[in-house]
Amino acid sequence: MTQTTVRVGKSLRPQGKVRQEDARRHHRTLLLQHLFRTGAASRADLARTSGLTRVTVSDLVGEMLADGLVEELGAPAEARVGKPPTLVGMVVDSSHVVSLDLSSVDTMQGAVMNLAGAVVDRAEVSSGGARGTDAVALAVELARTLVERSGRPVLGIGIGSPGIVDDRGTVLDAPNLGWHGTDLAGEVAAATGLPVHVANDANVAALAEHTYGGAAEGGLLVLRVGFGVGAGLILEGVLLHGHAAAAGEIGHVTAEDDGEPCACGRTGCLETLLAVPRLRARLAAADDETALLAATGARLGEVLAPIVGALNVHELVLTGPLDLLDGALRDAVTTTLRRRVMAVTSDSLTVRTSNLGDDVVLVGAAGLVLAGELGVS
Amino acid sequence: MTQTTVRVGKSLRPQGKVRQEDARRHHRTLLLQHLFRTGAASRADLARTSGLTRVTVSDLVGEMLADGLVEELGAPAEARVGKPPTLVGMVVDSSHVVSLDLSSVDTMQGAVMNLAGAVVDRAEVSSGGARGTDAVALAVELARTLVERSGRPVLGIGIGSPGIVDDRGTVLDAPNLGWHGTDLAGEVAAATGLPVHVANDANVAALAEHTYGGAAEGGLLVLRVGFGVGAGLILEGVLLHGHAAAAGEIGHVTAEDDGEPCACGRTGCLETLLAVPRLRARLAAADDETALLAATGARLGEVLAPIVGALNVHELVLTGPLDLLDGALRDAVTTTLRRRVMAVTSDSLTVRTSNLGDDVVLVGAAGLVLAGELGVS
DNA sequence: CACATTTGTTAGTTCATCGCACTAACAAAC
DNA sequence: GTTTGTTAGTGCGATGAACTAACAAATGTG
Repeated sequence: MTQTTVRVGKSLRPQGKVRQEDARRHHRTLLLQHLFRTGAASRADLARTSGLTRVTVSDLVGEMLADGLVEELGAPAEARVGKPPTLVGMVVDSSHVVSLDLSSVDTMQGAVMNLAGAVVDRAEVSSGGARGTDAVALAVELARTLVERSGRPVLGIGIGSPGIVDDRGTVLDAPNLGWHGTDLAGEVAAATGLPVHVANDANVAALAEHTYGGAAEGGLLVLRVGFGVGAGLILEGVLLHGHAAAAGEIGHVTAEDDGEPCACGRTGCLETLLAVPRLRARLAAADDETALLAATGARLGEVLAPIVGALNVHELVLTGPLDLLDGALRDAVTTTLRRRVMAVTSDSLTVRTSNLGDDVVLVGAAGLVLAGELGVS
Repeated sequence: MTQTTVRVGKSLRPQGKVRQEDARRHHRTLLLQHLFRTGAASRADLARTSGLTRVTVSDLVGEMLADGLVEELGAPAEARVGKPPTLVGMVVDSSHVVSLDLSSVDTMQGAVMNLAGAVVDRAEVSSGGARGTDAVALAVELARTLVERSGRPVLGIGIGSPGIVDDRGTVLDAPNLGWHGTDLAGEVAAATGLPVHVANDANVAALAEHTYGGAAEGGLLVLRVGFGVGAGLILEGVLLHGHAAAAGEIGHVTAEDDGEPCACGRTGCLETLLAVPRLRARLAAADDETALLAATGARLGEVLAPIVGALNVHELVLTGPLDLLDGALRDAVTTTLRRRVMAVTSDSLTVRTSNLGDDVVLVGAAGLVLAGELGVS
C-alpha cells in the first residue's frame, strides 16, 4: 500500500509535483510497458521507441536486470549489419500476482497468475452465504492461502468485488456480501503485508478485455451480467472510475415502464430483466425462450444506445453466462443499437462476448495489480 | 502550435518521456493553476500547497514575473506573526485570448477575453449561409480582426465549432457549415501565426461550465441545444473527447419510436424533438405548450438516464434558449431522471441551466486556450 | 582486408530540485 | 527598549537523472 503521489500509467492530475525519482520510475515503466505489450527488444530498440538515449535505457535496463524483472535473451536469429543486439525480455515468472473474484454467487474464486496474465494456480472457497466480516475473513483466508502456495515473490493482490468500490479499495456498498463501507483492501493488506488493489467486478472485467482481450482502441463498454448487472468503461485508454466510484451502476437504470419490482425499491430496473436469476426465472415461465431473449436484448439495446452514442463506444462486450447472452439476446442488442445510434458510430461498433471466459474478473484483477504496481497495461 | 509532448492538465499517457524541462513546466503550471483558481497567494503559500520547496517556488515565480504572467501585490491586510508575505497574483490582462463561437445559426460570434475569462471586446459577422471555404474565410477574418483590435499579446485562439472535431483541430464533419475534413485550426493558425485550439461547441461549453460555471466536482454533463443537439462530458476532471472525436453526438440517438424523419436518414432522433427549429415548430402547432415541453423533457430524461446512471453524473447543465429549456422541460427532465436512476446517484444530481448565458461557448473556447497553452483549468 | 554500421558502455556535462544556512521583518512578552 | 520566536524569501553546495561525445566490440559489405 505504499504508493507514490504520482501514479504513472493512469491519468496524471496536476495536483502533485513530479520528483525526478518519479520521472525515472515513469521511464522504467515506459520500457517495461513496451516489453509487456510487444515482447522482447534490444536496448537500442527501446531507446528508439521511448525517445530516451541508449545510455539512459542501458542504465534503466540494468536496474531492472538487477531486480530480476527482465532478463537477457541473447541475440536474435536474423543477422544484420553491425553489432548484433542483445534482446531483453520480461521475466513473466519473476513474481506472481494473486487475484480474487468475489462476484460469483456461491463461491469466491482465486488464482495465482504470472506477469503475462496466465493462471499458475487456482483455489476457491464456497462462501455459503457468508456476509459482513465473515465474508471478509473468507476472502482474507483465500488470499493468504494463495500467497503461501505461490513459490515466488508476490507483487500484489488484485480483487474484483461486486458493489461500489472507491479508489482506496473500500467497498462502499455491496448488498450481496453485506458490505457497507468495508475496508476490504485494508483488511487484506494488513493480513498479508502486500499491496492490494480492489475495484468493482465490471470495471475489472473491462480492464481485462482492454489489456488481454484483444480489444481495439476506442471506447470499450463491458457489460457484466451476473447476480446483478454492472458496466465497466474504458475511454481514451483509461478505466473510468466515476467520481463517487459509482460509475457502472447501470443495473438500476429503468429499462421498462411499469416493470417488475426491484430490490432497490423501484420498478423496471435493468436488473429485473437481465440479472441471471431473474432472467432464468422468466425463461422458465416463458413459452418462447428465443423471443423472450430477443425482447430482453432489445430492451438492453435501448438502455445502452444513449451511452454508446454519446461516448462513441466502439466495442461492446457482454460477459456472463453465454447460454443467455450469446444468441438471440446479443443479436437483438446489436440490431437495436444499429437502429438507434447514428451510423458513424454504429457502423464501427462490435458487439461480442468475452474472449476470456469465466476468468475475466481474475485476469482483470491481476491487470489491476500490474497497472498499479508496474504501470503496465 | 508548438506543443511539448507532455500536456499537463490533460491525461498523460505513458507514451512519452518526461524531460526535466517538462517537469519544470509542469510545476510552473501547478503554481499558476493555484493562482488562477484560488487567487493571489504568497510564495510560501504556493510552496505549501504544491509540495515544492520555497526555494523552487521562488525560482519559478521569478521566471513568471519576468514573463509578465504574474505580479507582486504587496502584503495582505491582516497582520500575523512573522514576516509579512508578498502576495503574488496572475496578471489577468498580461495577454489576451481570442475566441470564436461558430455554433449560432446565422452569425459567428467572436470575443477578446482576458485570462480570467472576462470579455474585453466583441465582434460578430453574419454568416449569411456561407459554407465550405467561404465560411472558413469568414472565421479567419473574424479572428484576425479581433487579434488586431486586442492591444495585448494574444496567447492563442480558441474556437467552438459545431460538428465533429478531432484533437488536431480538423473539423471532420459539420453539415451546417459544409465542412468535411476541413483543417480549421490550420487555416486560422496560418493566417494569424498563433496557436489555435478547436473543439466541438458542446464540449467547449462543458469546459466552460467546469472551469467558470461553478460546477461541483464529479461528473458533469452539458447538453447543448441549438441548431442541433450535442453533449459535452467532464469526467474525473477531464474533458472527454472520445476516440474518433465523436463523443457527445447524442443528437442522433433515437428518442422516439416511429418518430419524425431526421436529416441523418433515420427517424425519431433526439434532434427531431429537441433542436431549436424543430421544437419551435412543434410548439407553434401545439395546443398546450407546457404539456409539449414537459413531454419533450420526459423523452430527454429517458435518453439521458442511462448516461447519468452509468457514469454517475452529478450535474446536468442545459444550455440553449432559456424560454424553451428552463421551465416545464427542465422540471420534466429532473423528475424523469429521479424516477429512472438509482437514488444514490440521482439524489446528488443537480439539473440546471447555464450560469454563463449566451457566452458559454466563447468562454469555453477561451478556456480551451488557457488549458492548452498555460495548463490552467 | 579496409570500412561502414550498429550496439552497448564510459566519461563528462547540464539541469531541476533539495537541504541547509542565512538575512529580513514582524508580533508578543518582558 | 530588548529579547524571543516565527515566518518569508534567498544564496550555495549537493544530488540525481538524463544528456552529449566518444569509443570499443561485433558484424556485414565492397
